[in-house]
Amino acid sequence: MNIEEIRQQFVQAWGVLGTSWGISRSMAQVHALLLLSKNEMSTEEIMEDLKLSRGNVNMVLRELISWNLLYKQTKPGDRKEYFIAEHDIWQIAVRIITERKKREIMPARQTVKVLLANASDANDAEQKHIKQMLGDLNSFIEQMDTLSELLLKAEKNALLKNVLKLMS
Amino acid sequence: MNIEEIRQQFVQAWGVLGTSWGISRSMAQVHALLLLSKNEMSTEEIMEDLKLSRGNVNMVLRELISWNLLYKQTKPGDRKEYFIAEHDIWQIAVRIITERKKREIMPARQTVKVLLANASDANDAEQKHIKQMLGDLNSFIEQMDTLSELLLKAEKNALLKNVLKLMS
DNA sequence: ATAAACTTTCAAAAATTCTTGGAAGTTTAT
DNA sequence: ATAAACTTCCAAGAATTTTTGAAAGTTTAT
Repeated sequence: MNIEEIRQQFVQAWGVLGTSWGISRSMAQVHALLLLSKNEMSTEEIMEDLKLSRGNVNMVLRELISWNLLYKQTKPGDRKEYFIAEHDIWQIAVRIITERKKREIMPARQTVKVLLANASDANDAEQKHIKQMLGDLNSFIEQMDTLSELLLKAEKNALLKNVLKLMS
Repeated sequence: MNIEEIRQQFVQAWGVLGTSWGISRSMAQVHALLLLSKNEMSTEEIMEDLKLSRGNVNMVLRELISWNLLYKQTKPGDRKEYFIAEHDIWQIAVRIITERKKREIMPARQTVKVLLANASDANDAEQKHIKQMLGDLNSFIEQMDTLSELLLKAEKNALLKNVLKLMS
């Protein structure tokens, strides 16, 4: 395969995969396209390359920027906005994890915490079981939160090396 | 709040949260209901409690079983099937991670691996960049895979304690 | 062999999410 | 102040996913 075929297949495949990760096909495609592009691209170029509407591309670019996966750039004498991807894989991972934590973990954490705090005294086995499960869930979520904080602060290369050492 | 209110709120809230985790509202509700239930429940009881159709409950129970989050049980002199949840939070986490890895990570890993293997020699800067990104992505995915293998094999309580020690 | 009890299937309907494209809004140059 | 270049918004339409419910299938008891 030549490099252009590789590029197109990656972009298409990433789009398909995206839908099983809870992000839209076009968001995954736009991200893939910019990841593989060494240089910044304009909305026009992205629309053209992926055959997507202006509105869609605009929306998706803003969302990727809010995830810190993309940066805006301008060029002197050109009033268009250009977009360039964060290319450091470790940074990409950190930002995706941060975002998913914010959207997927924290609301669950909050829900469990509140319900646990409101659970009045209860005595029969079924009631004790419910309080037990909420308690277990709560401490599990808190542990995972602590863990994720630590991992996100870890140095790029230190993580795997250390864990390997630890567990081998 | 009394315990019944807690139970209902947890089940409803978990259903809502589920939709932001890529699982259907009813799957999350059924799982939440059985998590909080000390004892096994029949399809009928679940339908009744959650006001869901028989077909939906049946489908969702089978999927939860395929994730190893639920077990089937039978009772002597009763031909219905009953369902009981895995109640160990660590086990639940292990099984969800295993399933998501299978569905979300492995296909991406395969895609990148194949494209990287097929990338013919290329010389200009843009082409080199594409090969570099695919290579980076590939090694990152492999490292995360190694890491997840290790974590999934870790003992329930060893993990956090060790990581804390490591990083403090 | 039949009927009752229970489970599974699946096509259609409902709900949700994604995409489009035109209109409105903004900024910059003259 | 106006026009041109560009960005953002948003309501309608398209696509996808989820849910329903009735029919078909299976198992067990007699």
